[in-house]
Amino acid sequence: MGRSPCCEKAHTNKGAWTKEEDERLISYIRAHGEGCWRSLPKAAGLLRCGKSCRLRWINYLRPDLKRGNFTEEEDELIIKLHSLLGNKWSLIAGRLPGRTDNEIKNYWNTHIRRKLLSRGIDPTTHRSINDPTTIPKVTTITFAAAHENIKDIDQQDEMINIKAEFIETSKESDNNEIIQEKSSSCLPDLNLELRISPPHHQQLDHHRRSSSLCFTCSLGIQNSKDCSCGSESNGNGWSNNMVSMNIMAGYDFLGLKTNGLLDYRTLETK
DNA sequence: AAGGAACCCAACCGCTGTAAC
DNA sequence: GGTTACAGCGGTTGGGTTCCT
Repeated sequence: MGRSPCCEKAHTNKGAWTKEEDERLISYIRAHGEGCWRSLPKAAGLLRCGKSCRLRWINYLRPDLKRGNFTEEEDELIIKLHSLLGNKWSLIAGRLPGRTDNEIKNYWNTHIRRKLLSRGIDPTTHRSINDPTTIPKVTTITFAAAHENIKDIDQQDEMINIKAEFIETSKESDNNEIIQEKSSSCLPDLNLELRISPPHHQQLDHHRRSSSLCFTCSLGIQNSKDCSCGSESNGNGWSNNMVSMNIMAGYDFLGLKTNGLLDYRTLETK
């Protein structure tokens, strides 16, 4: 059998939190810290499910939350990160200290969408609405987690070198030009489509061993059972590290999952 | 001043990956 | 290995507030 239920759903409150409930939750977390949300409601004397407590704390009660209006700089950062990451609100929130994913999501839907539409930009694709066929210009940004000149193969295996190509629209609306001018010195416009290519040294390495990449390998899933480019799975001459690194870089980047090795909070455009 | 429309945002819902049993 | 709950996430909703006519 599985675990026991986290709470008795019949005896939990729903809807808006009262001041008293907030105070109970705050004082409990101050005393015991954030921990097991499952047992927290009972321990804190709250008739709420753990999920509801977690949400209330993270989105509203946490002391490090920055309340108040978003600044123009935050707006632009959100737009750029959204063009990079899509609706990965938690990742975007990670780049904005004191802001929650929920807050950013709400702000995007209520303010920024309209702002972009008024600039003639599709908020989903970050392309011009009037001329979606605009031929993009490509800006290449490289993320390297370690020094490029590492010679040792083991060290190379620990290196993440993800190259992302950002498509920059070649035409802008009048409004957009202002923003463009403002940010172009340090940031390329990220009205962008994201493309991924496998880490450079791995690609070369792989090509040394097989003449061409199959579809799964081109996605960075080299140890997939669907790999059809002739190399035996993990008997293809790749070190285990090499294979797992490639998965990490390919899958995690596409899936936008982070681990200690690839932290999008350090993601900087050049 | 009234009431309907539009806006805002906290909270809920449902899904996914992971871990416990 | 299968089942179930947890934790976390993104999408959606609904009630309160503000704006407009």
